[in-house]
Amino acid sequence: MLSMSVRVRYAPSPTGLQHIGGVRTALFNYFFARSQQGTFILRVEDTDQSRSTDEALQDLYDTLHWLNIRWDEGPLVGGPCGPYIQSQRFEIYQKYAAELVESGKAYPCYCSEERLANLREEQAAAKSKEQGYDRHCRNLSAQQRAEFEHQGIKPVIRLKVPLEGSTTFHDVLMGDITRKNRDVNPDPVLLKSDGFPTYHLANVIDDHLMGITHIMRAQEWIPSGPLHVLLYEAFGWDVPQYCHLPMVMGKDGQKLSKRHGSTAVREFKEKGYLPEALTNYVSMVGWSYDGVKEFFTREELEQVFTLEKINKAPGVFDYKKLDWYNGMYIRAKSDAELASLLTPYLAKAGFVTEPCSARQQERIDAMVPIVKERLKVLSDVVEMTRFLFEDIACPPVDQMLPKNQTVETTVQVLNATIPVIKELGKASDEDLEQRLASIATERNLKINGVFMPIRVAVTGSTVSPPLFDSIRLLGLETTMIRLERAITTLTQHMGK
RNA sequence: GUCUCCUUCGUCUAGUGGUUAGGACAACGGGUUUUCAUCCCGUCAACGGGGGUUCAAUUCCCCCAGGAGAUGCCA
Repeated sequence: MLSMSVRVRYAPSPTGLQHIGGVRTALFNYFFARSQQGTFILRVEDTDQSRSTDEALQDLYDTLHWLNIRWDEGPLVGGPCGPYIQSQRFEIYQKYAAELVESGKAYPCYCSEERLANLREEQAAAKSKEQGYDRHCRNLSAQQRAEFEHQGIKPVIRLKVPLEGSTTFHDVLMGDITRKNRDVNPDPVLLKSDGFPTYHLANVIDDHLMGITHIMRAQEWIPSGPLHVLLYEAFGWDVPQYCHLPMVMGKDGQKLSKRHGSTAVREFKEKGYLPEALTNYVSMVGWSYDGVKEFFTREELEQVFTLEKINKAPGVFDYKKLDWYNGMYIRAKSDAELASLLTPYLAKAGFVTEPCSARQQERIDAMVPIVKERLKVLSDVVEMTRFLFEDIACPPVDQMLPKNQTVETTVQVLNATIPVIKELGKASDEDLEQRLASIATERNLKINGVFMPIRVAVTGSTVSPPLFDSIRLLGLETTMIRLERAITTLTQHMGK
C-alpha cells in the first residue's frame, strides 16, 4: 500500500439523543473507512460538562449498536490512541494550551461573562461591523496579568488569530475555501475557565494525536475550517483532508429538528423502523450511486461508497420516502423473522405475554403473512390487529351500512350470511365467496354490500385484513357473537 | 450587520457544450381485488433570474436573487 491508511472518526457530544443528522455523519465516515480498508474511530466530545449526560452517552452506544455501526477504536473497545473520551484527556489539552501560550500563539483572557455579554449585545444592536470578542486582553502586560491573577480571576485561553492575511483550507467537495483572517472568529476561546477545552482546541489536538486523515463532518463547520487550520499551523502540525457533508433539513428547508417530526434515532426504533431501512434511506440523502439503484445492503455500501458521489447541496429528510423504504424492507423479511420483530409491539399493547404462550405464538405466526404487506412500521400491527385481541364495541349503525343500503336490507343480508360463515373451514374460501356473492346478486346488491357489514361487525372497522383470514384468526365463536350483536343492534334501530 | 457555502420536477437525485433532461418517493388517474394494502399501468412535474463565452448552453465564467450555516467559556 502506497498511501497512508485512512483513519476517520465520528465525534459526537453526548448532550442529547442521537439524531438523524448525526448518524448520517457516522454512517458516511463508517462507509468511507470500510471502503478504504481504513479505521473508523468513535470519540466522545464531552467537554461541555454542564450539558453532557450519561443518558446521552448510553443512547449513543445503543444507537450505533442498533444500526450496526461498529467502531474499530473508541470507548468500550479501546485502541492505541486512547482514552477516547475527551473528559479523560483533560491534562493533554492543558499541556497543549500552555504550549501555545508560551509560544505566544495564545493568551489568557480575564474578561467577565457580563462584559462579553454586554459587548455582544451592543454590537448586535449597533449592527456593528465588528462582531465578537474585542481582543481586550490580547496585549495585557505581564503586570496587568499578575494583577488579575492576584484577584483570583480564572482566565480563559484565547487563540491569537492573525490580524492580517488569510487562511485557506481544501475541501474534497468544495475545493479551496479561503477566509480573511480578520473575518475568522476574533480570538476564540481555546480553554474555558473550568479548564476544559472548547471544541476547537480538543478537536484539533485529538484529530492530530489520533492520526485522523479525513475529517468528515457537517457543513455547519465550514466557517470554522480556517480557524482550525490556524490551530494546526500554530502547533506546527499537518492539516488533514476535509470533507464537509451537506446538512439534513426539514421540509421547510431549516435544519432538521424536533418540530419536523421525529429526529432521535431512538424514536424511529420505537415506532418500528428497521435499522437496515433507516440506514439505507439516510445514506441516500446527500449521496447516490448512479441515481437509479436505491437499495443497498450495508455490505454494498461498505464497498461502493465514495466521497466523490456526495452531494454539495443540503437535502430534505423525506419521512414518506423512509416509510416506503421501511415497507419494502418489512415485506422482504421472512415470516418467522417478522413474527419475532412484531412480538414486542404486541406484548407492549398487552395482546400477548412475553414470552408468549404456544397458543399465542401460533396466532402470531398465522397473522404475520396477512399483516405483512400492510405495515409501514412495525407498530402499525397494534391497531391493525386490535380486534383480534380485545373485545370491540359494537360499531355504530351508520358505519355498518354500506352505501345506498338500508338498515332492513343490511339485517337481511347479515342473517343470510350467518349459515355461510359457519361453513368457514369446512368449505373452501372460493366456495364461501361464491355463496356470499350470490346473496348479493339475489338482492341486486354489490358484493361489497355483503362483505362490508360483516367486516365492520367483526373487525369494528371498514378497513381490515381480508375477511376470511380475519375471521379465522378471531375464531368462529367470537365472530358469531359479534355478528349476532350487530344484528341485534341494527334490529333495535329499525324499531325506532 | 459581516463572513462562508449552496441552487435540476413538491422531495431525493442522474446527467451532458448539441438528450424527447432519466430514475425513485409523493400526488393524481386507471387496472387487479371482499375493504385496506400489495402488485401492475399511466399522468402531472425541474435545469432560480440576468449578462457573457460559444455555431450551440442546464452544462463554462461573472453578477443578482433566494436559501442555509457561522458569527458562544455549545458542539
